[in-house]
Amino acid sequence: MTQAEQEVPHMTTIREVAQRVGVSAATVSRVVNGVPGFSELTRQRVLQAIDELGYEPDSLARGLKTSHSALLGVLAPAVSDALASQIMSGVESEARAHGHAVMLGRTGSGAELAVEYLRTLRAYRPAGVVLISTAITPEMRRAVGSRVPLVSVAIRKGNELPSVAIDDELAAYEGTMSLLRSGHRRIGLLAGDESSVLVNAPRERGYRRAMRAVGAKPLEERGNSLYESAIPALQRLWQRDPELTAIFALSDEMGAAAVNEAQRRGLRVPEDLSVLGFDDTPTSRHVHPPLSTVAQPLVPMGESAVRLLLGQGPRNQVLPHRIIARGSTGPTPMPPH
Amino acid sequence: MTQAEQEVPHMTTIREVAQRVGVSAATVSRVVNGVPGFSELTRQRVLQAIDELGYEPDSLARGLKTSHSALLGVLAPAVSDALASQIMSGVESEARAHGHAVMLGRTGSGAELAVEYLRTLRAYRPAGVVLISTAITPEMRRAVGSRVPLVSVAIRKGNELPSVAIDDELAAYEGTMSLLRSGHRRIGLLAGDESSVLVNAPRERGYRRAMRAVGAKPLEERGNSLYESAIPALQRLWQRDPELTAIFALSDEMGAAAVNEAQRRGLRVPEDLSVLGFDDTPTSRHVHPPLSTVAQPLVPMGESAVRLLLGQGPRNQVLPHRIIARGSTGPTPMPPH
DNA sequence: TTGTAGGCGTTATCAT
DNA sequence: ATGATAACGCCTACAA
Repeated sequence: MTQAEQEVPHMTTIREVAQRVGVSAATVSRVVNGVPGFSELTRQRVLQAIDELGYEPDSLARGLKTSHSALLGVLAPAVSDALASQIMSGVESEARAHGHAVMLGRTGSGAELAVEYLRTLRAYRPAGVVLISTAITPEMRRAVGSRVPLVSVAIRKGNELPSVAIDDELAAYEGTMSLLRSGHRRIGLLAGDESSVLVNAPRERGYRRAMRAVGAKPLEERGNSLYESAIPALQRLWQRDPELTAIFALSDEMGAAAVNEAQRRGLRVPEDLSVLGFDDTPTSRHVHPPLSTVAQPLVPMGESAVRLLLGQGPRNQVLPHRIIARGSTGPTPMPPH
Repeated sequence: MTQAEQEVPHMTTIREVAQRVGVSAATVSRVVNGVPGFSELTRQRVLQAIDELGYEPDSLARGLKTSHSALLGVLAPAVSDALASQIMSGVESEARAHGHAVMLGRTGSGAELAVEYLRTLRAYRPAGVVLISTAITPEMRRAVGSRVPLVSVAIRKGNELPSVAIDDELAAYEGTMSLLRSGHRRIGLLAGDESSVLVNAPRERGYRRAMRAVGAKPLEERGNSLYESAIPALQRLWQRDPELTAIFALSDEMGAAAVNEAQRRGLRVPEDLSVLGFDDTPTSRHVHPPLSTVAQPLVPMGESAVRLLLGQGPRNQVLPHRIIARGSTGPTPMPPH
């Protein structure tokens, strides 16, 4: 408060730090970046000056010089998407741990906006971009430039593009199996939107494979993964088979809707109807009984994606899923004779 | 460490565009930024060259030169916070509409991390920062520098600092009143954490004022706004008054928990017990019956915050709340005689 | 160990 | 209407 004029809140530069210590800007830069070439005494004095002046390197200038910023992009179908939020949470913390900041974007349900966002992102020369529930297309690659690594999370298209996901087919197979093992045979599937086929198709295959394995008849209706969409789909399921003893919903929101709707109709869950969800989002805990679900390790997936972008992980990662039994599943009310 | 030698995909610069058209970089810059000083013919040729070369201005260089970027910071208590997600959604879309990108950060439940994030943000010379559910402190102001505007959303401390919020006291008063008008007198309050006093204290005052206005006795227990915290708090409420006919939860998560817990205990909602939530997050729709709630216009609040930062709105904004009657509230089972 | 100088891509000032 | 030129703050050879 002695020498600082109050007028224009000038940002401290590296040169001012240098001047104060009586060294050149280059030396300060070396200290700041840990590049060898300074004495211990210099280091201490520089650090002290930095502290006193509250100096912080200008990321814009640094990025311009080095032609890359410590920015990571994250694109989600919607900013408020519950599943994406969990993944973003992992991305954010891991990015932070590596000294990176996170830029937020939105792809829209059909990835319409992705290219636009990637172009904006490119202008900031980010270290990488995480695409949540979105497949990488050639247009996206082009939009962001070939220098910026991309990774898809919670979705996978072959092993060509970098991705972090679970084995959806296997997870759905095992989820179905867990219901079958409890004695259920009439298991209705609440599938997701055809537009998110990369996630839903494998899950549907897993369900069918399990059903066929025991000679049970698959029964499927399609929603769009959201809560509201489940009610009419459920209705259609019940119309086609009023004796269903279990519902396998390919999203927790649809699972939650199934639990609520069943109870509304006077069915007890799980005594009269078992419901199994998918994803393990917080929604699964917001119904009663809490939703049993096929869990994806969403937060770790976000973390892994960041490590992959930063070059510290394999190009394709299949993380382990697991079946979590909460209160919404139980033995079949009428075991087959 | 080892990196294959491959052709470096050079980013197109303003000079290359200029060269192609046969003008100077300055002229291209003028066209790009709409600064007067070029002929119509030049404009068209520049635009065409930009298109052909896929030129995009480097935001880092631009920011360095102008000393401000088209970046907006958003800090939420947690990245996956449901209420914050809704606000972020509004922030993101409005920012985008104004040509700004969004940087994401986390304050932690007690704003411990806020200063650290703000320091990082400052290095990118953002146009402003939105603080969700977080009050602005002098430390924060200092961390981000006096050039960068801050705004609190969904929280308000007097009228000193910029903010966008509802009138929490009035909203809670009216919420309580709506229950009273349905005949309820024994209304238990599920309050939030003391650490988020800026939000909770006014709401609690509103509840008490309404109760006193009709001579009813306030009855309060405290959770931490999250789902799980509501169950023990509810228990305490019932212990203190087993005849409660309504619960007013100061968050939707606690409200959802109350609906579920009541039903688990064999109470019908709303026939035996009415439950009113607060905030109008998606959680309110994930229980059955769907939760009646005191709604904050979360998305518009995010949008307003951005406009305020960009200098297009008053420094303090009180947005309208409203009471939404869904299925979880109804007349009291035993009207007073 | 330390300093000097050049330039990253852009905008703004001053000429022409 | 347009061009040359000088920064913005930083990093990094290259010198010393």
